[in-house]
Amino acid sequence: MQTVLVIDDDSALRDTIGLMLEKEGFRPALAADGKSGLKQALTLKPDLILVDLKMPGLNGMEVCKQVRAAEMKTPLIVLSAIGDEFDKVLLLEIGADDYVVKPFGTRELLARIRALLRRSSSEETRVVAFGEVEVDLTRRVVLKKGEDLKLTRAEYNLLTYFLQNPDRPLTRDMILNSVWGYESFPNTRTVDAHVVRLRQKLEADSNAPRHFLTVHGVGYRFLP
Amino acid sequence: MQTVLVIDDDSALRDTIGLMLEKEGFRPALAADGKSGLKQALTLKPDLILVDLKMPGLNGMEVCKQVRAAEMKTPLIVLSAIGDEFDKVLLLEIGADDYVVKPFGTRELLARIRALLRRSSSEETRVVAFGEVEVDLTRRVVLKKGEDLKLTRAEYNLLTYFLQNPDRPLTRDMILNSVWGYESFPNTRTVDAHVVRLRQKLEADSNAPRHFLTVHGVGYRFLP
DNA sequence: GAATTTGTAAAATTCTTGTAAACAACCTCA
DNA sequence: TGAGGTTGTTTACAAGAATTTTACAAATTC
Repeated sequence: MQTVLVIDDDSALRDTIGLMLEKEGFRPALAADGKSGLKQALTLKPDLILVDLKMPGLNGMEVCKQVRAAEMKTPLIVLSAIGDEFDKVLLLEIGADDYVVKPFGTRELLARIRALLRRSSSEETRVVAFGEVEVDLTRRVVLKKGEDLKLTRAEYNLLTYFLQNPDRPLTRDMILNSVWGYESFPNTRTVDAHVVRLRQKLEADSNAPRHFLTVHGVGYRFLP
Repeated sequence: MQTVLVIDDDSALRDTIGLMLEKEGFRPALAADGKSGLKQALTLKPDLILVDLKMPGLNGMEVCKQVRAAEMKTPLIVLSAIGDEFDKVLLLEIGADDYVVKPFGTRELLARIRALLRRSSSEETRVVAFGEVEVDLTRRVVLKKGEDLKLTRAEYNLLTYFLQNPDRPLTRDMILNSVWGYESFPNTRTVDAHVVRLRQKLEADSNAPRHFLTVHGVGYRFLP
């Protein structure tokens, strides 16, 4: 079942949408303001986000920006009132995928939601799996045996780098350059520390790794 | 981190794409016209090039042609406006890898970029074989009768040196200089020790080597 | 057959890696 | 702001692996 997060300060509208979603087979999650909405977006990792443009505190634009800043690619629809001043282009530029102008029919909204979900899931199935681990690159979620696993930013970045370069030896320097970038110059041993943690979190038996292998004298090799 | 060069005279679009790339973990490089773009393409050696078809001066087609004339295999995507007259076939013939028609969503562009990078990074598998041994230079894997063989760093380096210099006598000093480098000065007998191990691991009968031959008084010769 | 060179196992040494723990930087929430 | 938590980085050291050296037997050359 797909989760849709609704962030809107108008409680009546929020509930209406929530009910509609439920009836249509989605799992709705509701948030009354931008701040708590953002938090839920990051922790809950919904499949789609609906966010009102105009809200006290964190508005829709801000929420959208911050979601994208967290490298989440969750499809996001902005709800805007008819009188709202807003720049469609800017909206899309900061990472919103679509917008709907109030008042809208539930039918229309639903169609948009479905279309967006379809689009963003078919564009690229961005889920890769190895061993007992699944990685959803779009939602930035990592599951082990179906259970949500918390990876830190560095761990996740390292993981995706491994995923992009399977089955070939990667030197610590390659890894540092690609994952950490040229700006920071951490010790090459830093890589080891993170590999250890990836093993502890992702390998069935971290003492006998089957996916994150060391190539003695060279670096590491990821085997899906 | 991968560098993407964006060549477009429309500064707004250029910047939008640049920002998007940055957010998605690429290092963007921007050029406002074909001439400077071409220059950057040649000096910067980006991982991918996005070039607008219609530009004053050097247009996208010209840029593409010249990049290919320089024997660069950098993946290249052409951006074209919806009304632009252009011949898709010709475009691909002169070496473009893909094209996207404006207006396009950042998601779509991104998907194309990723797909293309993935496609072109799959490098030709460089495999050499001799006797019952196969060496995969990209994966750094050595197979004997199809079975994975574990070589240490020194052994592997020595092996690749032999592979690069088949059928000619190599003195121990040449080998030391090329494989060990000028920094370390091990005893020349070290070479012998490693040749022994290569024979043991790679020869069908290490007592009657057929590939790693000794040239008495000189050194060794590799015969594929 | 003497002198030299090579093969080879095993010892000695040096390097690399795994890992925990210390430390630093950075959020976040009151 | 500042206490407390989280994440990232460095360090230290043990364990293990690889490399180099050594010693002596075997082979080769003249």
